[in-house]
Amino acid sequence: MTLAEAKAKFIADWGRFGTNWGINRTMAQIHALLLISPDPLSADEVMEELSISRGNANMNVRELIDWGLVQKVIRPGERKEYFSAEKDIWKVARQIVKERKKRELDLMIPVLKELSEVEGDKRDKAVKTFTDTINNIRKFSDQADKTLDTMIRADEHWFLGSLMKLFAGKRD
Amino acid sequence: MTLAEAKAKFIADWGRFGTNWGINRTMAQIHALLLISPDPLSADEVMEELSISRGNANMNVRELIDWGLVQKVIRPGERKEYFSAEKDIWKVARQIVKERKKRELDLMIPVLKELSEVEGDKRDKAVKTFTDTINNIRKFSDQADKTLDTMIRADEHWFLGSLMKLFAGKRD
DNA sequence: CTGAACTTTCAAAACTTATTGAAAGTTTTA
DNA sequence: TAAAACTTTCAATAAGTTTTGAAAGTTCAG
Repeated sequence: MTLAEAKAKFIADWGRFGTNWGINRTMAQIHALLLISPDPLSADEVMEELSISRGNANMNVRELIDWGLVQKVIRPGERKEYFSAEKDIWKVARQIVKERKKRELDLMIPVLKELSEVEGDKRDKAVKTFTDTINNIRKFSDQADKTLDTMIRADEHWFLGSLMKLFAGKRD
Repeated sequence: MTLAEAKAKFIADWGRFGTNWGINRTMAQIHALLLISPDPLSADEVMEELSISRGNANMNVRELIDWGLVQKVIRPGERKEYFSAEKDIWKVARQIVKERKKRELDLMIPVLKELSEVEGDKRDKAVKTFTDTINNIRKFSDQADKTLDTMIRADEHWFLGSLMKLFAGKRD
């Protein structure tokens, strides 16, 4: 496979993969393109490489910046803005976990608390099943909250090293 | 909040939450409904509670069964099929991880291997950046693959207990 | 200032995905 | 075996999401 073919395949696959995770195809493709670019790219270069419109490029680059995955690069003496992606995948993964936690889990936890305070007689089977389920989800969420916070703070070597050592003795 | 209000809110929120994760709203709502039902529900009850069509109910219940989150329950002496959801959230989470891994990571790993075999001169900056990025992703994916396999096999108590103990000394 | 170079916005159009409901299929009962 | 009870399918349609591109906005050199 030539570099050009490999690039095209990586961009297409990363884009398809992204859609499974609620990220839009173009956003994932721009991310892929920037991941494999040795140098920062301008909006025009992104448009050209992916055959997308200016508005689309702008919107999705902005969203990648919001997610903390891409940065603007200003080159001295140039008007144009350039964009470059964080290349260390461990940092990328941590950043994604951090943002999703903020946008999802952190919003869900107070909702679960509210739901757990439903009124009604615990001897009523419907009430009991409801509160048991919500409390089960709450316990899980609180645990996930703590675990993810720790992961977000961890550095790669420590995290993978410890986890692997931990798991090593537990295989069946 | 009354039970009826709480149920409605939980179903709506779980549904909204699901769409963030590439699960369709109806599927997540049916899952929510079954999670909080003390007894298995029939297709008609699901249709009625969520105001959805028969086809929609059937399709999404089937998908929940495919994901291993819901089971058919046959009651002696009754024609109708009933459906009930696994209520233990740790099992639900493990099942989801297992299925997503199968549908996503397991498909991605061979693609990354193929991409890492791109031809070209390593002294070419474009080639080097490409292969470095792909190899970085491969290393991460291989690690994730192993970690997830172990998690899938782990039982709740062991996993959370060990992980928490591990993390306990590492807070800042 | 002014105008060129560039970025951002947003309404309309294209595309994608989910839902309906009636018809077809299957199983059970009598 | 026939009809009732139930489940599944799928083409049409509705709903939701993404993309376009032209217009508006911003910045900066001269």
